[in-house]
Amino acid sequence: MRLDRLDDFQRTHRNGDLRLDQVGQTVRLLGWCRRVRNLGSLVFLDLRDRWGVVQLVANEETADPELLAKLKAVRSEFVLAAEGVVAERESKNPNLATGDIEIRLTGLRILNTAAPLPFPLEDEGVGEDLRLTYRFLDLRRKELQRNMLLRSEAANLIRNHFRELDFIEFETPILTKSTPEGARDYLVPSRVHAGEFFALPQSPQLFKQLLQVSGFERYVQICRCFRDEDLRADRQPEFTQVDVEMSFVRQEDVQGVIEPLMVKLAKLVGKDATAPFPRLAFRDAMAWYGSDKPDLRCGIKIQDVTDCFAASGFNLFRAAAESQGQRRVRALFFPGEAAGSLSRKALDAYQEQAKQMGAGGLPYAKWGKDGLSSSFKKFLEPADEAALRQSLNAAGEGLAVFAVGTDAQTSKVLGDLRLKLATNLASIEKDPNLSNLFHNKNAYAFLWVVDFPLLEWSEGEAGEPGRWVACHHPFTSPHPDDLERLETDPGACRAVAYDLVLNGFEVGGGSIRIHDAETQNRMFRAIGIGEAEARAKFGFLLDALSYGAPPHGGLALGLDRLVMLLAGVDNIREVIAFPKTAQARCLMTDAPSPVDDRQLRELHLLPDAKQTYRVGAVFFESAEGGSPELRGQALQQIGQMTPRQAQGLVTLDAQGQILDAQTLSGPTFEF
RNA sequence: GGGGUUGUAGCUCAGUCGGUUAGAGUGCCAGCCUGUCACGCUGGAAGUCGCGGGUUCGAGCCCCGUCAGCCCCGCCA
Repeated sequence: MRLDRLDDFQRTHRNGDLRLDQVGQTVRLLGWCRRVRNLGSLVFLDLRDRWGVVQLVANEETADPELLAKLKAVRSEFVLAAEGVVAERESKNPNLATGDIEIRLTGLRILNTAAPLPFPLEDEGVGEDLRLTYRFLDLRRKELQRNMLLRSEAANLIRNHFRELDFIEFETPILTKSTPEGARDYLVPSRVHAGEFFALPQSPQLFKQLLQVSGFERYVQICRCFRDEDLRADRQPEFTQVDVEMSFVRQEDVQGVIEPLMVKLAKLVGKDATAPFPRLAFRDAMAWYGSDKPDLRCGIKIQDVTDCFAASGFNLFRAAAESQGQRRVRALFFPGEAAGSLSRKALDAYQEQAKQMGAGGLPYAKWGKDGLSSSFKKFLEPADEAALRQSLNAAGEGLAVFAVGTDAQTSKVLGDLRLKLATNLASIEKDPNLSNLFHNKNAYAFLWVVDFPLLEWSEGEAGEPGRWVACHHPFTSPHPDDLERLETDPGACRAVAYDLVLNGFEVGGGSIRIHDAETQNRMFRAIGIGEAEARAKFGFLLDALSYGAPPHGGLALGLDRLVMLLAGVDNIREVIAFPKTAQARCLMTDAPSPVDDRQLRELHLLPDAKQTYRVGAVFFESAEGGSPELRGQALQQIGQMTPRQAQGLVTLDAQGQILDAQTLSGPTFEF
């Protein structure tokens, strides 16, 4: 098809802005054809741009025949420039913002054609692999346009917020140093320095601390971070952080800067959040919710019922009661008719879920219309049942599920079931008060989880001995009251670290940092990093801390997760323009992909024992400085080849054997 | 590394107990149509049943392997 030129055509209006006010005006519009409705001698076309859709129309009686023919040739997603007069419609469309008017065409330019799309833009439920392969088309869809706009708005709001508070925006290196601890690094081989590597930053942690030493006092950066770990619905290998650091601050000061920002962000999507947010100690979060990122939209708490089974005939539970606190019996109780009448099949499904979380099974006690039904009913004497109900504060109908084991085990099982049962029961429970208790749909439940442990014991892999590792990172300040425990009882030492949690997602985390070299050295020692290693890996940090480092701290917000929650979607890919699959692949560009051996050799990733000779018309010469000896051997071998074979790149190993000969085009020659 | 799940027309899916020529809706193409807006009507084209192997007289369906998407566990300071 012959295409028209844009030339000096300029739009006079955005398509979505046209109203009855513009009736009679001649307008020029640009955009994509959403759909043509060809009624024969009357043709309608919906023209879409970023701001909306408007209907174009032409008919046989009034329009130029050439124009009408051109209009009929248009297909979906053709790119058009249209000129016409705004007119009130004969039949209006109340579902469309511009539905009262239409554009009577006086001119039409087809700026580009479009092949039929591999998937419809207006359908839900297109396979995600297909969407990712044609992401540039996927991004034409209304939902993604909305999400990208929201992301842009959020980023702007964030920048303005920090600017108003006198923060300075920095850029820190993407090519940086690999550090031990933490996530696996993405590595970038250095061509200039054989065998050496840059790492992509897991976060700009050390740089932002160093900028405090430099005296900037308030740092902010919206930056990309990279972690080579396995993916989840809310995790990508590269993701964006709002990175913040401040000097002369306590935990409360950092939180005081972040809370009003969160309130503003919530407002952006019409949600109310009130600062200050609740603070919850890590220990309580684990005890009540079985999670260090509790979803407070659910009001159900985990309860300890170990004591109820001290004399029980149920051996599993009694054993825990006799374990002197090593193992406990913990439970969730969901009140109400819906919970009390959950089917056996539903309970089996929850049991499977519990097993996946490491539980042996899922003991339950259900009080429904027909009274008690329980997986351990035969061990539950009426008196025990009453005591259990009292302990659970369980009146009326309802369901209790139990987990037995160490706190870590039961927290994991019950923390998971708490949310699964809550969302399910909230949708089937008829009592709105209970439903709301299970899952308050409208809430934006922010909270700070504080007083994290500083260190945790890590079992060594593959024969390595276990050791203490930093929960947050090795630069986190120990709680001042716990400083002595760093050597004596590392596991009991708290950190001045805090996570910001929204609706069960960790959207941010930070800490007050160690700002003196001595404490930093003690910390390194506690996690088994010797003085020499600390010097080699973090020498610059220790230096910096010895030249007048101010007390400082900060946090990082996960922008992708935050926008995901603001957008109300359940997947981080929906708010990232070009995301990767769960296998860390880009279906659109097909990255990562293999590279030439030559590129690998340049980066010293293939052994250099090979040498490449470029064979010319007159003689061959070494491109990378081979030895005269090899040259002689190569010449001898090349002499035995056909002229065709002898042309091009010849790769020799250290013994002068020809490993590979690529033919290049060029004049033939003979030896 | 492990578990679960999905893969059939461009797209979304159905396909019975293993049995004739693998279907529907939609999209696409062609014709008709002056008030459509998910336009309508008529007709047509369109398939590597993800891929490879096996069992069988016969496989979309059963078995083994493999690839890819999604979810979860481990992992993610």
